[in-house]
Amino acid sequence: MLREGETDRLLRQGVAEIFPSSGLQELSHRLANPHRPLRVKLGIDPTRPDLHLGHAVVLKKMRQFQDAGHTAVLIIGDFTAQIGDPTGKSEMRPRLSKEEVEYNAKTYFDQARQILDFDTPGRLEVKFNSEWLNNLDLGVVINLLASMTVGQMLAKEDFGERYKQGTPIYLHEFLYPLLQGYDSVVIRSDIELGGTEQKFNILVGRDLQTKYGQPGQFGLLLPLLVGLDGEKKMSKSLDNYVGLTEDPLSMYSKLEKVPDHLVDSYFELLTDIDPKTLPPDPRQKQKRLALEIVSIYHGTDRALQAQQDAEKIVLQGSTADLESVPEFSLKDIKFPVPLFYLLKATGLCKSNNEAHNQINNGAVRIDGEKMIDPHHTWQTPGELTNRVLQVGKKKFLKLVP
RNA sequence: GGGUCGGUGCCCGAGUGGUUAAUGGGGGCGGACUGUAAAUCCGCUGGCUUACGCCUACGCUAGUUCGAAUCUAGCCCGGCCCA
Repeated sequence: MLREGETDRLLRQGVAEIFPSSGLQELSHRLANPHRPLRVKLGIDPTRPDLHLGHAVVLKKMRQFQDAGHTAVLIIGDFTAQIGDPTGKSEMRPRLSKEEVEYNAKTYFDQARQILDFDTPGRLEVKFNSEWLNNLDLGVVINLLASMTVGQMLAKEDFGERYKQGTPIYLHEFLYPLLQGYDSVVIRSDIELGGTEQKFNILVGRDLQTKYGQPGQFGLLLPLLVGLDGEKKMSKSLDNYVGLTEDPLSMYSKLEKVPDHLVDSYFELLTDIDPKTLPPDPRQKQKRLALEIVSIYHGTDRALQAQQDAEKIVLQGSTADLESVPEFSLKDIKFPVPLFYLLKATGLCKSNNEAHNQINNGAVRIDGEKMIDPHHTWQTPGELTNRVLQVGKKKFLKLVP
């Protein structure tokens, strides 16, 4: 049983929009006095195996609903992933194979476990939408298509833009919002969560439910987390993200430099810190943010360690005595090994050419000492063991046997 | 189905026979600087276990040429207009 303040927090904290606004009183009442737990839907597009902080925003909200005694219904869009959500895309998305989807879904769970409650009975339901979409009767498909007009579809910003610019829109892409909406019908969703870009799709679900004689779901939209570049939404393809499984040091180093204008929103969306307790100094704030978030995923001890190490690197330019540097085993490296090849083999550089360039640019260091010869060669692993290889200011590896 | 325009490196976009890994911009990466950053300046930005060498690249395939991203033919894909 929830108190008034708690439902308020559930529906407002870090929320961009909730609709329809007319039903809010009733929703609030149902949340606080459930004669049955509400079914809170979150669709997951298993197109990418790695989750990042952007996903955490929605998952965190979902967790709040779970903690309030409601049921999280996770829909793995294994069928819809094969169409590809056109939302936010200026072109068609690649279609995924079954194997890729399954693999992605599995890794998704492993990561979502850090945030969602997987253990309390009744708090989580997982569904794959291929279960009902795979053999959908053509009659149903036609009914779905008949529920919307081309004009309505083109009113959706993404489609409209593409149409205007003359980039191709394929007919099957129109099906995506309808199928996502149909998921809401099948699972009898009460509330659907999503980023603000999901508004259209969630509204379609609401409409469809009404057409199928169900009460229409509420939509609860969460702000898109802006990525580290400070402009675009956090996403893996833009490489402006912090992964949920990243090691503490790289997590910390990324977060301690989120652009000043984003720091407050990161606090609001990703932590439970009261903004009033934050230090006024912008640099201190960044550090606090980094520390907090790393603590959530790695625990306070490792977060503090990462902070210390990051200070050493930034202030002293030193990589000596670091604790939290990721390790790389030399056992698969063939000796003798020249520097440029070592960089590629460790993955610090993507190619030999990149390695050459980085060395020539003065970006490569070993134990803090600048290396200027790409062909500098080591004869045995022993010469490199326990030394720290560094490219630029962000990428480090400790070489171990 | 017909007409027409077009498909160049991460993106945009020059280049219409010959120093061609392909001008320029964006983005990215790195260096200097700084509150880490941002702004600014500078450098890099196809690949190769070893690089004044080799390989792969301008939708695909086959040709013409000493030589093609650039010419020809066929094919594939897209935009727009007409049906």
